[in-house]
Amino acid sequence: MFCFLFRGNNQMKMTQGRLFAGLILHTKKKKKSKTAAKTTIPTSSPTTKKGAKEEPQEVWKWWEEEKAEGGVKWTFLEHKGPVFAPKYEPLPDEIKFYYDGKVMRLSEETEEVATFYAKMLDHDYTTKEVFNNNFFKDWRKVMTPEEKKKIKDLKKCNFRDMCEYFKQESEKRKNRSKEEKLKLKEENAAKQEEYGFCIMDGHREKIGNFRIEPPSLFRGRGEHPKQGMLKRRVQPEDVIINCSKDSKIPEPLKGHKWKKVQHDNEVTWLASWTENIQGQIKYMMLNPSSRLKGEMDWKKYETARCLHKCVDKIRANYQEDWTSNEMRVRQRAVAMYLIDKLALRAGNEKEEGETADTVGCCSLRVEHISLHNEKDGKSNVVEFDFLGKDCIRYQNAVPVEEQVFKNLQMFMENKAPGDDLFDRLNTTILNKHLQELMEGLTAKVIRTYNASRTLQEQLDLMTNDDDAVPAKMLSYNRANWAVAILCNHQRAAPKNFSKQMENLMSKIKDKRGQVKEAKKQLKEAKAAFKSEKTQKNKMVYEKKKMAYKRLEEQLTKLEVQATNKEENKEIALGTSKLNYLDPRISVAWCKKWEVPIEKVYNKTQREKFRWAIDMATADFRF
DNA sequence: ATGCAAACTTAGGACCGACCAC
DNA sequence: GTGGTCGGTCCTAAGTTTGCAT
Repeated sequence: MFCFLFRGNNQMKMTQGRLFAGLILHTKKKKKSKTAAKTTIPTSSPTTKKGAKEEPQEVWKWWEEEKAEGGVKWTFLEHKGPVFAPKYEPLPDEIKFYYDGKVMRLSEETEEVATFYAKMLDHDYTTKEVFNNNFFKDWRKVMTPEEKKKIKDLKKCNFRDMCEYFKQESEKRKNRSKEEKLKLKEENAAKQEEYGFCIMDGHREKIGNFRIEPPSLFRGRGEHPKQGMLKRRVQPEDVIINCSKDSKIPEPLKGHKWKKVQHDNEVTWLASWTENIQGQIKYMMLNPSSRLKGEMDWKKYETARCLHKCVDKIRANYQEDWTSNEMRVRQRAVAMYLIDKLALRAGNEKEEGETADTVGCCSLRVEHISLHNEKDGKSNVVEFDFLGKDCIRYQNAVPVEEQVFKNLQMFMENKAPGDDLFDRLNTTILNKHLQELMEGLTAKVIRTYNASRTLQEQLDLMTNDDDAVPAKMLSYNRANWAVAILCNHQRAAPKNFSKQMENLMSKIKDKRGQVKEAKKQLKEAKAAFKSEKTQKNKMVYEKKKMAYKRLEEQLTKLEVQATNKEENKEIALGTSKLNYLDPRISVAWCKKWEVPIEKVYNKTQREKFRWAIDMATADFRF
């Protein structure tokens, strides 16, 4: 039996009506009705300064209702369809394109595609040969025969004028008057209001992406063989609409038709179209704050929690398989170990030449690891160096159990660097096996499980009762950091990082000086008060004490900031926070240690994790 | 098994506007 | 006001998983 039960968890049932630092839940009554469990949560908080009062909203507590059966995702769905990219506006006449040094007037379509390139002129992409070749090839496809005849060499094309024009335009946009900005903002809000929401099962829910991707040049990551290709404009004729039969069907643009209108309530998407670069389907779906997404997120973490109950058995199981007579079983067992220990992704096969060359566990090649009997005083060290998702480099040297080491040696025997390490394994085989060990178990669940476990363990380990909130937050961020390291969530170091760091350090130096001075003054005031116990001396002493304390707090804050900054230079904490860490762990931590939830989650994150914020008590354990 | 389509999650970078120091 | 920084949002690419056809 699948161990996940939406209604069966005590931890979750005991939650309502509790007070929580910074967030008061005005729950009327425990309601378990199938209809509406609504309540008002004033989301304003002591930390929201500048009087940015947030409107108290009606909150639908979908997590207190019964979940629909089977594959049915909704019973009623109405929306207005996607918003299409605005149509192309030709450049003003004075903005010229030059070919081979001479002005050349381009047809509208040719000009449009040229502007895509011009807009990227200062980007690294346009220095890449693959990008340029792909662009030029696709650009020529939209040219008129005459243009095609003339424009034969990208190097002879001069887009500078166009590029400068766009820079000017963006500058203009920035310098618009207050009124203009406000007007634009309102127009945007109106569009969001009209197209950005749908009605699903009686509730107005926010859509995640209601705008269709505009035409552009494809920006693949890393050495993508298709970078620079033209991503064509999507028309209503490309779009499938998914909604209720009995809903008001969205209107296509005037003079256009939808590709199809369907009413499939076993999927979550509202509209879809096929993109022309990779032939993949793109979807318009709901925002993470929606019931549909929230329910699935909740379920994801419940599956991961299920794993905790059988993880020991599973680990013992794969360790035993390290010595199996069957090669495929050994490979499977070693792969499971790597996924478990290093939180590697499953690693599907990819079609060569269609995408960048990246790998995950099952698709590792011999060239991606090297074995060291001895390294840095440790034995049986495996050194990994490969490009993972989004071409993020994974570099790690880890000591492993001797049997794993021996197995890896064996898997590499008589193989070329470009050969698969696990030649008898793929993600389908692996996931099939995992499914047999626990219902709902896949490689991804193991990553989620270890990420969330790590957060909980690190929080247990690092949080000090007597710390003030900022120090507690440092502990939290470090726990979060440990997860980001585990999952290899990297980011490009912010530009000017070293300069910013220097500035911060000099600020700290100044502050240290101030603290020292304040301490000296405090000492003097104390001595003065001791020798002469006048009211005035007492006042001065108290004042100095306060000043000293304040400065010291400021110094600590700066130092914490510096530590955080340095540690997070190339580490992204957001990805794990949003996708891997059971929010109830964080909520429970906040409640237990009286840290306002706003310190951990910003407004958007609080909307996404509303279910967890409402549900988890201080004693929640993952 | 193997290939492929579909649907959904996960991911980093671009972009934008609020805020801050000068 | 100006210019820089920062956090948040937007954007869409790139993964995983499952189910179906061959």
